[in-house]
Amino acid sequence: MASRRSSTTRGAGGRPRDPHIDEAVIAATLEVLAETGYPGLTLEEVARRAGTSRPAIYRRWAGRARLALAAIASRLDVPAPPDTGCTLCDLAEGFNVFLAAYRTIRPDVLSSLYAECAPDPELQARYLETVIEPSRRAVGETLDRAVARGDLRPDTDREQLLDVFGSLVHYRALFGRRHMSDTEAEKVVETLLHGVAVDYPALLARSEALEQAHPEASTAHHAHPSAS
Amino acid sequence: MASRRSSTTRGAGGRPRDPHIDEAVIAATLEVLAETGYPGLTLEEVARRAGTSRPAIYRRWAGRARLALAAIASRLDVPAPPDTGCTLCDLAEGFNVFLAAYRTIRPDVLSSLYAECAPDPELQARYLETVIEPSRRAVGETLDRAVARGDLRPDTDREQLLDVFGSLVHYRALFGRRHMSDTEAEKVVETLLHGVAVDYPALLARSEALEQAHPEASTAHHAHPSAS
Amino acid sequence: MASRRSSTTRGAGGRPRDPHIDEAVIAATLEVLAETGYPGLTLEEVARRAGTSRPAIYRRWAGRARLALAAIASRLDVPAPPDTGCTLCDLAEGFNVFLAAYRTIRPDVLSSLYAECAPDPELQARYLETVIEPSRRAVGETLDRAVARGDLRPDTDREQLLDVFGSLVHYRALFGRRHMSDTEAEKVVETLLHGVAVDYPALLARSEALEQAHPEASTAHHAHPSAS
Amino acid sequence: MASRRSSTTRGAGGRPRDPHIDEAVIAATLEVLAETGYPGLTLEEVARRAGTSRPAIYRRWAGRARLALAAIASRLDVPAPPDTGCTLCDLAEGFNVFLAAYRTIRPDVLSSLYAECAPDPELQARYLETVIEPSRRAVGETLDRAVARGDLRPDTDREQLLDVFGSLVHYRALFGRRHMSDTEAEKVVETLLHGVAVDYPALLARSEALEQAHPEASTAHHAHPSAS
DNA sequence: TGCTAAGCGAGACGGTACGTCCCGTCTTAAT
DNA sequence: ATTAAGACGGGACGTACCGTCTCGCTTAGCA
Repeated sequence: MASRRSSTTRGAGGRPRDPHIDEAVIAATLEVLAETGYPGLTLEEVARRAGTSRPAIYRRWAGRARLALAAIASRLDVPAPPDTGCTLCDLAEGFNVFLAAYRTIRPDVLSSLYAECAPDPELQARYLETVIEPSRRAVGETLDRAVARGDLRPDTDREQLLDVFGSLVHYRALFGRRHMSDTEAEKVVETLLHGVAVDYPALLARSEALEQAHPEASTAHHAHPSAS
Repeated sequence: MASRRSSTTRGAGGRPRDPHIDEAVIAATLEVLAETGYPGLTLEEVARRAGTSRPAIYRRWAGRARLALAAIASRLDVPAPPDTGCTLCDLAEGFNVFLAAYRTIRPDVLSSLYAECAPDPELQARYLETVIEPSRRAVGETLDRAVARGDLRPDTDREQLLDVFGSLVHYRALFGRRHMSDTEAEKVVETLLHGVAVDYPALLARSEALEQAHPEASTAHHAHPSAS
Repeated sequence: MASRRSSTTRGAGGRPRDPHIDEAVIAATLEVLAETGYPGLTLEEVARRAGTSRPAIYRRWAGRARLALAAIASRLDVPAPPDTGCTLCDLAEGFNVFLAAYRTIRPDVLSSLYAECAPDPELQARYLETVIEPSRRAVGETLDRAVARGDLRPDTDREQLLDVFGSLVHYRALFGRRHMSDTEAEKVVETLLHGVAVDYPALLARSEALEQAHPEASTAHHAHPSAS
Repeated sequence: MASRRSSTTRGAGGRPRDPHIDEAVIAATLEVLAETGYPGLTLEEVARRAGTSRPAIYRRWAGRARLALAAIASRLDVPAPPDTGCTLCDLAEGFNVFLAAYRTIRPDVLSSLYAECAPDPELQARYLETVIEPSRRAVGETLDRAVARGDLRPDTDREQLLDVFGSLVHYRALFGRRHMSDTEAEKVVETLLHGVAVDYPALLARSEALEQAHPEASTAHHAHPSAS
């Protein structure tokens, strides 16, 4: 993640930055994040460990969140899209792609960090681009290939599926309920590919019949009457 | 949410607590949360608005997170499980059940709050019980009914499906990518019920064939289910 | 010099101050003043040496100047008015009374401190009361006694004389031109008592004659014409 | 006040200095001094107002104090020695000579500035030469003329008297106790010329008698002059 | 009914970290 | 060669808030 100056101005006049400080600060940041998590990430402490001062950090990153993002970005590498020809395997592997970030960085750090990024649109975008988009792009390619190969239906909602991948991994990493194992990944993939309905067309027909009987019920925020 | 003393000590001798303070603090907390989000939730500010002092708050709730949880709990009401007999509609409605919390409380507040709760198991449990479990229970009932009705396959993984519900809603509310509309909810439900594969058995067969040919090439630690 | 709280409120509720901190801060202040002078008096450094924090100092004294004044006041003791019956000796000794402050505290410290106090009337008053007034009062008594004794003329301008004492000591201590020795003190006293005119009445008469000739010259800010 | 380079180096090769900056900086300095006093004299602010940069100032003056001295010197003009033939009037006017500096420049500025100059001998000398010496020289001439004229005793201590003038003006300007009016100046002059003793020889005699009776009782280190 | 002690309310404390101002210096580009 | 100007690294500032301690008062339960 680029520092403030080099991303806004081309290397104009003025004393150049000491690159050792950049490195030391990023390293100190990762260290503190690993030890004490995001709430313990104090610019004071980072400066102390990096052997520099708070203003030097502010000159590079406009606040705690951006510093953390920069540090994290420096450790996450762009994932390769799974591509074995086996759609089932590739999709299961897709979960691992999303999981990579949570294995590299403590999930609670990502969670806290995102919480701090959320209110600021620009920050939020930066977070997504750093932590989530690379995985989406990789697995997105995998999906495209599967569709092209004729394994998935052509009208498959790409983004929706990616959301399911991303959200599930995030959710489980976060709420720590169960960590996403390969076995579970495959079970989810099975569900997504196969569906859970015994007889989907019948369910669809029933739904449409109901809808015609009570057309007003199709509006948003509706509540279905308890009677059938 | 009960205050600390009334849940630990029986009302022994001494000056009784002023119940107006409890109310005023909860109200002030919700006010501040609504205005400035969780990072802006300062005990100082809450005390100021509630017309009381910080120690009075500490005496009731052991910290910011517990206070916020108490305040939030006082506003969330237990959702009723959707039950119209139409599985498709019920499940789509299930998303609204999960969404309710995010509509009542700012999503970024929930996110930040959880981030603060995560490190402490007891706090995390309290968060889950307050914010997530009620929805899971409600939609869980709906799922059970659908299985009992024969609409869903008997081996449907209940928790997995609830995770998809919960995580998707959380993810979208949080990352604000697209807000979860009823239409989208129905599309997701369709995917879950119907699956996205063109020919699932063929995919499964291919996967197994590949695995037997190159057992080492498959991802580590996974085992394909043998049943269709 | 009293700390802020104890001088404004009577010991109301709240946690009482740690008196060790008061002492440690005053001691550290004097230490720093002695080592590095007033410009080197950093609250940061004082806090460091006193083993406390900056806010703890601010809670006691509203800024660097007040802290320095308090520290200085704690070291200056009220001088006794010289009283030997020998007017000449007493007055010469009066210079030592004024000098005491400059011997206890580095003159440059006093000078810098006053420079910082000057713009704020309240601070200025506090400085005067702390550093200068005690000497004025003491030597004032000596003067009064000399007048009562009939040694000085009854219409002697008490404040004017004290100003000469105070200003000369201040001036010499400050500008370090010559340090005020006892010998010099006596020479000044001689001047003040005896005057430097060869024939004062004659000078006075001449002045009055001139004034009558050019009455407009007596106005303030006048410039005497070069012609006699 | 000459800038650094032109006084040390002869105009060697290289880019010539922009003389507008010199002027602009001096003007900005006086402006800031007038508005916010010496503590508010920030090189940052001066550079801002002068439309230049801090290094440009440092290149010309080695620090805040020298800059301020240069700016002040550019505004103070050399006073003419009072010379009307009327010793009383001339001496009273002498106070105005000393006062001129304090009327041109805010007294608190002079005080603060001197405080900053004091520790550095070279700087101190420069301050004295700029602010004080011109007045001393002027009034010194006046004194010499009065002695020559036979109005003052030949053994009058020239420097001592000048100190009284300078210190009193400084003291009153600074401590703002009473501003030095012409009337007061005349009263002081009267004191200096005439003395305040009722019978000086008697006082002197008494002092010497006491000293012979109790030589140890006299203050340490002083020696009474033997001459009258 | 009066006494005692438990517990409450509020204020203030000691301290951490914040974000900013300014200093004095270094570096590049221009003259 | 030296200037002008921008930016750097860093010291210190004054403040917000945290979590805790202390006080005086209120109240319930016991004598």
